[in-house]
Amino acid sequence: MVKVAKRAVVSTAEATVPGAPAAKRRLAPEDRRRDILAKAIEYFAQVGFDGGTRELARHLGTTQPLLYRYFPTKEALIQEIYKAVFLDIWQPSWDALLSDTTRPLRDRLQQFYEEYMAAILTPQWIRIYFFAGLKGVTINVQYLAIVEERVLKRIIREFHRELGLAVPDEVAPEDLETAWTLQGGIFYYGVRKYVYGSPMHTSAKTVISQSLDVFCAGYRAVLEQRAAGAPRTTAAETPVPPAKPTRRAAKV
Amino acid sequence: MVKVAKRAVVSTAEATVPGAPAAKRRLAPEDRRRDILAKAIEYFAQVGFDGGTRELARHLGTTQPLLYRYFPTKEALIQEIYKAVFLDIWQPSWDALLSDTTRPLRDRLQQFYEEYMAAILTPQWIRIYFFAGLKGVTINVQYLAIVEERVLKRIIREFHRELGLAVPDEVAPEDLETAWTLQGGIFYYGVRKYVYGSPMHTSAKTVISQSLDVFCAGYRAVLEQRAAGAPRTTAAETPVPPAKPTRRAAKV
DNA sequence: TTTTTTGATTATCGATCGATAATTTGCACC
DNA sequence: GGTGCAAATTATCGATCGATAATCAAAAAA
Repeated sequence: MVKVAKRAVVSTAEATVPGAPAAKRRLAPEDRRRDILAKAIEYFAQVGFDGGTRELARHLGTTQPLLYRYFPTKEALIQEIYKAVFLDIWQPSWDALLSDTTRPLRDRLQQFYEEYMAAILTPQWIRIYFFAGLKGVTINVQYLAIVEERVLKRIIREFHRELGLAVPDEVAPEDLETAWTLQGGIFYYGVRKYVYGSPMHTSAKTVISQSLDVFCAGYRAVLEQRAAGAPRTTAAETPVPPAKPTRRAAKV
Repeated sequence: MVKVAKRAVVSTAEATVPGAPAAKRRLAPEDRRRDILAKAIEYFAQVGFDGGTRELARHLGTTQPLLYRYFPTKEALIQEIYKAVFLDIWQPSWDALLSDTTRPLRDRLQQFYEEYMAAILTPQWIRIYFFAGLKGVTINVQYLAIVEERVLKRIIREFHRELGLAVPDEVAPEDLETAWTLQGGIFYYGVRKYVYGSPMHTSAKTVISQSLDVFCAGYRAVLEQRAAGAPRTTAAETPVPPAKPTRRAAKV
């Protein structure tokens, strides 16, 4: 084992510059902790939570036992990653945006999904999201519940409002799942890109636009048909007769 | 360490019954190999490919070195899992089903997605699919390419045919991505169920039906509008002016 | 400058990993 | 019943894991 430059000369000139933490040997506790957390997110997003603490320290440019001065265990560090990734995402302005009845719903959805996906569709977020989900962490299910409450149910209600239908107090299960297909369809774009590394055919913005075009026109047709035909098919398992040619199917 | 029942009496009566491999101490090589592969899929689907070979052997009811008599390395076993999971899924009948122009497209899609999702929407398949994807395996991208070629491009072409539009030789990138949102929307149902373990609101069949209702009506509207308005917006990044209120948006 | 504090290092522990060698044991065949 | 082959076992290797203790050294306090 050859030791290279045991004591490197550190330029003390810019040592006090807060903008460039560059290669400082000794950091303030809060800075070091923040640096570890940031690099840990990056590293574990790449290799998963089974990645080693030694290689993480190598990415940090420090040694492995230093991690345990700032986090009692590896699991504690991972828990902090969960909090940083999942809880610091939601922008309060999105609540107002989605409920802003002065703007057409189509515009609100376009802006919301562009901003939301700009925050979500990163390799760090998506991969951490799946690594955590596959590990069976409860915070993941909690996040889905938040999405349902703040996004999907709101979208369903706003659709009813804009079409002049009665706004339901409790969103019907099948409507909630339908909203999930919108969310999932857009989200799956990021999955293909950052989980599978598949080459994409258009930009995320285009996918959002196309997806909303299809969904807005399609869901409106479904709601209008429901209002015209069966007045209320609450919680029906099969609101449309499955398989076997129907009259509707002939129209596509 | 206490050894319990070092030599258990094996009922040799039904030893030759092929239907019940139950608790046999000594198996034929092909049977043992098949058993290892099946249990390995089940085990690694639960805990990921970082799961230990000793615990896998414990699930098999055997010892760990036995695995290396049938698979040279752990990685070789994983490669066989990939092949078993990804390559043995596609049913040849699906090719004919999707192209059967004697049936309405809506019916074809309903039947296809019901059968396809019955094969895909299992905890084993979906979780292996994501564990492999996050590991960066090439076979995963290959699978996506197969889905594009055999499912998505075919769906786009069949939509054009059924609407009386010119069937494109090369499917436009934005149409391909739109088809991905249908696929992803349905698939994400399984992701929520088997990756996140989230409680679902309706059955998969209902989600497929609702999703197809929305997509068929919505995509038809998009295609008809495209045919009426701009005659050909090939590969346009933004076929619809994004953001800012438009006349279309006012209708939802 | 000297002393104190504490951030960061080296060295190392026990446990567990994938993998191999040596040994035991079940089963077919004569 | 005895014999040979191979399935399955026990024992163990070197490497790596998360985590701890002891030591060093840089910056603050005196």
